[in-house]
Amino acid sequence: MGAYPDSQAASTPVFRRVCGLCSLQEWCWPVGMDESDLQRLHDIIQHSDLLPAGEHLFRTGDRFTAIYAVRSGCIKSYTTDLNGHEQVRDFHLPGELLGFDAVYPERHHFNAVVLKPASVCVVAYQDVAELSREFPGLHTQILALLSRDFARQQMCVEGFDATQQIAIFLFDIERRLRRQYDSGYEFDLPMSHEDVANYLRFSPETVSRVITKLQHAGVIQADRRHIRILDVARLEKLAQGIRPAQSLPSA
Amino acid sequence: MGAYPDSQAASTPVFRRVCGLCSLQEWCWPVGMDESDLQRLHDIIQHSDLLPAGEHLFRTGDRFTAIYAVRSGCIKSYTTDLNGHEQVRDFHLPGELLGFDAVYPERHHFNAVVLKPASVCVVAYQDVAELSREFPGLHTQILALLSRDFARQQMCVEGFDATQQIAIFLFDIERRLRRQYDSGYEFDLPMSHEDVANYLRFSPETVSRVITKLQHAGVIQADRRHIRILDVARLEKLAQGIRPAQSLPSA
DNA sequence: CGTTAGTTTGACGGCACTCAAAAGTTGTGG
DNA sequence: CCACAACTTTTGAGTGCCGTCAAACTAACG
Repeated sequence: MGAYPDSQAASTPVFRRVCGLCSLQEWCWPVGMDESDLQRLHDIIQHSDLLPAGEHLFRTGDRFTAIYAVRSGCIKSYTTDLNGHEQVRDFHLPGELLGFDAVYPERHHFNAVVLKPASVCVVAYQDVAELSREFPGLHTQILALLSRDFARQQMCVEGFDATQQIAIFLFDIERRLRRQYDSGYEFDLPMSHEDVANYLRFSPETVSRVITKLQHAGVIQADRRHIRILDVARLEKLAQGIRPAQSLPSA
Repeated sequence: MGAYPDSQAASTPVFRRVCGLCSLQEWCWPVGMDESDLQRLHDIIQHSDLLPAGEHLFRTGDRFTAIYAVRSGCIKSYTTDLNGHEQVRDFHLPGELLGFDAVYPERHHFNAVVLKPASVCVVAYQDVAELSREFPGLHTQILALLSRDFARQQMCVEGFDATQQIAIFLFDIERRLRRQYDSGYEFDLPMSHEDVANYLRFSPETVSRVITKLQHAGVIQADRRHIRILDVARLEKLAQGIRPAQSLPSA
C-alpha cells in the first residue's frame, strides 16, 4: 500500500533511528534549517518501524513524554466514557501531529491506536523545548500545525445534516490523503464506516445510507471503503451547505 | 459586576498601557519570572479599556498581528457560512486566550466580538516570539493554555442528547466563571440562550425547554440567564451521561 | 408607554436512531 | 482450497428527539 519507501525493517522492538533524510521534513518542519541542522534534528527524532493495526501509541492517563508525527498509515484517537462507550476524537493522517493535547496537565486525555499500519516520528517533549531555543521558528511552526489541525477539526462538526457532514468528511479526507499521494480523487478510507459514524456522531446505518444516496446522485462512486469522487464541484457545494436548489433526492 | 478593579478609564481609543501589576499573570503567565521580568512583560503587553458589547476584536480575514487574553467580560467567536448563517465557535471568559487560530495562515479564521463588556490584554505576536526566547517556559505555558482550552472545547460537543449537552455546558461555564469569582454556584450566563443554542447546535427553544426541565427536576433554579445550581452532584451525573436509572421525566 | 429583543410554551413534522435481518467480506482452521 | 465464523456493510420498518412554525409573555430601553 505504501506509496513511498518506508523503512528497511529492523529488529529493535519499538522505536529506532533510521533516516538518512527524514521524510518528515517536507511535511512538518519546513523551518529554515540547513543541512547540518537537519542532521542534528535527525539525531533527536526517533522513527518507528511500521506499527501494526491495534497497537497503541499511548492511552488515557499515560504520562506525557513525547509528541508524534504520523509518517504513514492512520492513527485514531478516542476516549471511553463512563458508560464504556467509545468516542472517536480524530483521525491522524501522514503529516499531522498528535500528543500536544497532553502538555497540560502532562497526562494524555485520550487513547491513540493504529488503525492502518503506520510509521511515526517520535520527539521527546524536552527535546522540542531545547530545539526551539536554537530554532526560533520551530515553535511558530508547531503552532501553525496545531492551528491548521484545529481549524480542520472544527470544520468536521460544522455540517447541518448528515449529508453535509459526510460530504465535508469525504472532501476533507481526500485532500489530506492527497498530501501523501495524488490518486486522482480515488482513495480508500483508512477507517471503517463505524469509526466514521462514531466520529461524526451518527449511526453506521446513516453513513451507509448517505453514501448510497451520494452514489445514486452521481456525486461519488463507492464500494465499501473504496471511494471515487466523480463530481468534485458538486461534493464541495454539498460540503459548503449550498441549500437553494439542492439537487439531491431526499430519499 | 467586576469582581476586581478594572482600569481607571482613559480617552485613548483602542488599547493603552495601564497596569502596575498585571492581573493577567495569575491566570496566564505563571512562568518563573521575577519582579523585573514582569515589569518588562508589562511594558510589552497592552491593556484595553473596557470594550463595549458589540465591538469586534478582529474579523475573519483580518491579518494576524496579536493574541488576546481576556481579563473580564466575555468574547464570542463565530463564523458566518456561505448562506449567511452565523455559527458560534466558542465563548472566551477571563483567563482564556484567543487569536492563536491565525498563526497559520496568518489570517483570522473567525470573528471575535464582545458579548459582555470586556477588557483584554493584547500581545503583538512578534513580541511573543521574542519573549519566549528569553523565557523558555513561556511557550510551554502557551501550549498548556491552548491544550486546556482545546480539551474544554472538545468536551462541549460530547453530549449524547440535548439534556446532557446543556448539563455539560452549565457545569463548564460555572467552573470557568469560578476562576474569576466564586459566587456559590449562582451566576449569570454571559450570553443569550440563542447563542448557547447556536453554539451547541440546538434551537433556542430546545435550550429553553431543557432548562425548564432541569428546573422542574430540582437540579437547577433558573430565571432567564440567571442560573443557580441546586444539586451539583446530579448535574455532574447528567453531564457525565450516567444513563442507568435516569431520574429525569422525559417530558 | 410603546417598541423591540429575548424567552417560554405548544403543536406538528422530519431526520436520524433503534431494532432487525440479509448480503458481502475477511480471517481461520480443517 | 474450502467451510465456517466473525465482522462490516447494506437495506427496511417503526419510533423518538429535536427543529420549525406560531403565539403569548417578559424584560429592557428610549
